Amino acid sequence: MKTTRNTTAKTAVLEIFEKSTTALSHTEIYKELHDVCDRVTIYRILDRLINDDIVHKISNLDGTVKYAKCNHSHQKVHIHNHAHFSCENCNEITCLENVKPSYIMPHNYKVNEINFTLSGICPKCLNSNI
Amino acid sequence: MKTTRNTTAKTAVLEIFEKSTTALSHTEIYKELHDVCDRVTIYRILDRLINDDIVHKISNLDGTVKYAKCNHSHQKVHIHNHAHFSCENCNEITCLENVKPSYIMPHNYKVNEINFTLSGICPKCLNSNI
DNA sequence: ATATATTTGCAACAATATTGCATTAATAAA
DNA sequence: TTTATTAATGCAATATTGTTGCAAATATAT
Ligand SMILES: [Mn+2]
Ligand SMILES: [Mn+2]
Ligand SMILES: [Zn+2]
Ligand SMILES: [Zn+2]
Repeated sequence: MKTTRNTTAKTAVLEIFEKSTTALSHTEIYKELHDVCDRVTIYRILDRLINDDIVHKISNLDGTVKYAKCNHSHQKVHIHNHAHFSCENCNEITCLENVKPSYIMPHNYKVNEINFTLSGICPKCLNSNI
Repeated sequence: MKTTRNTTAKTAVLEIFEKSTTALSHTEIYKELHDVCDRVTIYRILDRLINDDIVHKISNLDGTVKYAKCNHSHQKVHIHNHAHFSCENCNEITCLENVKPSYIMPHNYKVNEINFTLSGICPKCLNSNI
């Protein structure tokens, strides 16, 4: 099997996720790491982290794609069934690990993954708007 | 106020949505309309239709963005609270107008819109795989 | 220290989306 | 119907995001 290695760039990416309370885009990550490694390297690191179930990908209504570190510990079956919140004001995306939608599907669909993103105004922006 | 006009291109785009049972990407729409108008025009028409609550945008985890005509009639408050299904096999995206997730949000979030996309295998692909 | 396979940088490419500006065309007013 | 107004369009240029091939660098096991 193909083993995954711990490199300087990968460690740096993980540290950035650790520090951040919100999901990050490739561009945002690269801004912090343009001295450490190439653009392409970050794409490849993110791919690996997703493959290893360490990071998950979130796509926003406006088409932007962000990444966040998984906070839930690794269960046997790793599913990202929690919601994300996307603030229309500050554009930050936050994992809502405790918000899990319930729903009833029609027959004959095989669901592998769900992507549940709510958008609106986040608490931070609501407060500063008083 | 800025009024919106009915043009040949806009009518053509709407007709394509009318015919289609699935959501369509900009590229798919342009393939049918490359004799009618420019690429850019289609982007602008889609923007207007979204603004007028006639079309809604669906962005997929793989980065693809699709559009679908709203089938629910215009209520006072127009919310796209239905789910979408994205087939991993044929890549078609279908509106599931009857699937509406229920969920409990933490306080202090103002939710304006939701994006609930499930991915997996659609009925058509499940059947042809027997 | 050496071997091996993963990871990286770089450059090139591809796909998707946006912008400015002159021209065209839809709609309202005369 | 003709004219005036302004939204909509075409086109070319530019921006943004993501992918690929390949040689060189580096992490890990032996
Ligand atoms: Mn997760
Ligand atoms: Mn709708
Ligand atoms: Zn905010
Ligand atoms: Zn399918």
